Amino acid sequence: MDIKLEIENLIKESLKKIDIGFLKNIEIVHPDILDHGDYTCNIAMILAKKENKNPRELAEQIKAYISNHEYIEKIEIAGSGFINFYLSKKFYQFSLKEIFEKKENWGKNQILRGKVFLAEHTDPNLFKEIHAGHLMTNAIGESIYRIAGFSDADTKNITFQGDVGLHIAKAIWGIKNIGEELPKNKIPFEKQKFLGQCYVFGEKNFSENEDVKNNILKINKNIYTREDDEQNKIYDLGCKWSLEYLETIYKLLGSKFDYYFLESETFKDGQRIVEENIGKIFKKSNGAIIFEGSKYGLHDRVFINSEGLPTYEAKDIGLFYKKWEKYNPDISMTVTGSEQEQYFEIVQKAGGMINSEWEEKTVHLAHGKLKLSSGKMSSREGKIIRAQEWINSAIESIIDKMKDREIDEESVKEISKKIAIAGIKYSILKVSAGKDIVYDEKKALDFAGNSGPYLQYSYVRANSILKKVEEINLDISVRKGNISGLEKLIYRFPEEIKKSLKFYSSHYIANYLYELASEFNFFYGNTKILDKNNEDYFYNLVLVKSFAQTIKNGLYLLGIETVDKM
RNA sequence: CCUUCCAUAGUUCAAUGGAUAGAACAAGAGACUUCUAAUCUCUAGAUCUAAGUUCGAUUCUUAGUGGGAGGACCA
Repeated sequence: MDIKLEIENLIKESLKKIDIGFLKNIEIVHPDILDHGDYTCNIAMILAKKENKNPRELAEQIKAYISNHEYIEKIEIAGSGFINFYLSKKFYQFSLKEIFEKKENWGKNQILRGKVFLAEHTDPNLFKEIHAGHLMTNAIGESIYRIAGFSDADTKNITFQGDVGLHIAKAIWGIKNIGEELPKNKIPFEKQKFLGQCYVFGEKNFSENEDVKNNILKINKNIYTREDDEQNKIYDLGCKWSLEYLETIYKLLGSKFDYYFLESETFKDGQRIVEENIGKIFKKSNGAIIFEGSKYGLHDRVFINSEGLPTYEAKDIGLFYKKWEKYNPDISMTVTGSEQEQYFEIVQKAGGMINSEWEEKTVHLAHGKLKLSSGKMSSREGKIIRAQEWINSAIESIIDKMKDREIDEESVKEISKKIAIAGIKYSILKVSAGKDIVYDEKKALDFAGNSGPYLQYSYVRANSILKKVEEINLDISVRKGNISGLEKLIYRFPEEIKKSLKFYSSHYIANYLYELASEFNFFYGNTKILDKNNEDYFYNLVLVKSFAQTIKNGLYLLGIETVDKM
């Protein structure tokens, strides 16, 4: 049952009865303040001028013709002509039962039923350490992926890994010339770290030394042609190490990919397609093949360089091709940093001229930069924040906080990982998509305040109550006491999911969960829930259970796990 | 120079064109014989500037100011 739709229909019927103009869109929203009712409608103010009437009078008239509904307790006219709807106790009783019964399905919708939804994110480069930006695209991409799944789409979680290109050549040159033995260490991170150092070494020399530069360009060519056996050995080993390491990171972050696209797999198709369209879409210029974005208000970009090698642009064209060949998506989402926004526009434009679907069905989500406000990792200008350091620092900090708990050491380790990831992901996702994130470790990991751990803690509190109860009887009557803010918020969960999907921004869910948790903690502080003499004893248990379920489902959509104790 | 994004309490963020612009942190005051006080309650504090659109603007348009990003062989 969709109460919003019911209200909309009541208003439409009323309008018909008074015989005023029918409106396509009747806006029904939640007022900012809970005291102003559960839903409000501004239609009287919109119609007033056209009908040449006073908005408040018109509102009264509309109200008079709205028929009774068992889920609406009263209707009031307020302000300059708002029609406010107050839901009945029966409605809240009904909504709690619904949540209780739907369990892990609570909040789902069918908006994307029958659609193939491709979520591409994280996109690491092999031979390089992954940094804060990758964590951001992961947090955002994984969350939207899960929301699309909740909306009944046929979802595919994918990532595009850079295994060919200049960055690899720099790293290989680095491995050969850094003057260090290959690490014998078995820990994936240590091996990856070594590769990362070699890359940095190569990158530095590339820009400083002309001979090295030429050498690296040659290595780059060999990567594509695989002519040099010795180089191939180093290359293959490095790829293996990188992929091993990335897998450990994905696991820690809670991402499972359906498919890993590799640049080595897309560049040939990309190059072929670009070359086939020379003269039509692309154009030769100074030995390179370019797309003249400047004709469309964008700027020109090189797709195949004068060495005859594909740039990232051509690889992305190849990726379009591969994605459609493999999945034929209805929506293909890609998450990257905002510095690639204009770049992506050009690739999308060029791609759209090859196959219009590539442009029309692609959604590009950009996220801002990560900035650190303070703490151990406080940012020096230009310093890259390594993902591993970021995560480790968070885990250590949580372990330190938990050291006085009566929880065994192994569990603390496991729990701390989940709390640390929650803190990091939540601080990324609570901000509306596309903006820079200022990360304050102390605030992000605080068990109080607007943080991921606070939500996890609220869940723990709710669960510790439920654990003390043997069975919860769902056969509840309407609440005898006053309806709490918790009930007034909890039924709105599905709306927040839809909003997050519509605007591709998980922050609606994040902020909603925070508000809900605050209402729960208020309720918790003012109610003796386990008091059997309470006239609403069973009702409250169902409410707590519903709350716990909502938090669990909501955190899942943010890519965050719940914990049993903390 | 061109393109593009952003501007809200001391700080970090909210607010499909709506009512008294909401939170968190920091500051001040208070609440534990209690289901985890790791919580809760109360107090003080903000829309960059100027025009325009309208019943009504933080939100839309234009101009300005300040900041970020991008602009051919990197990604």
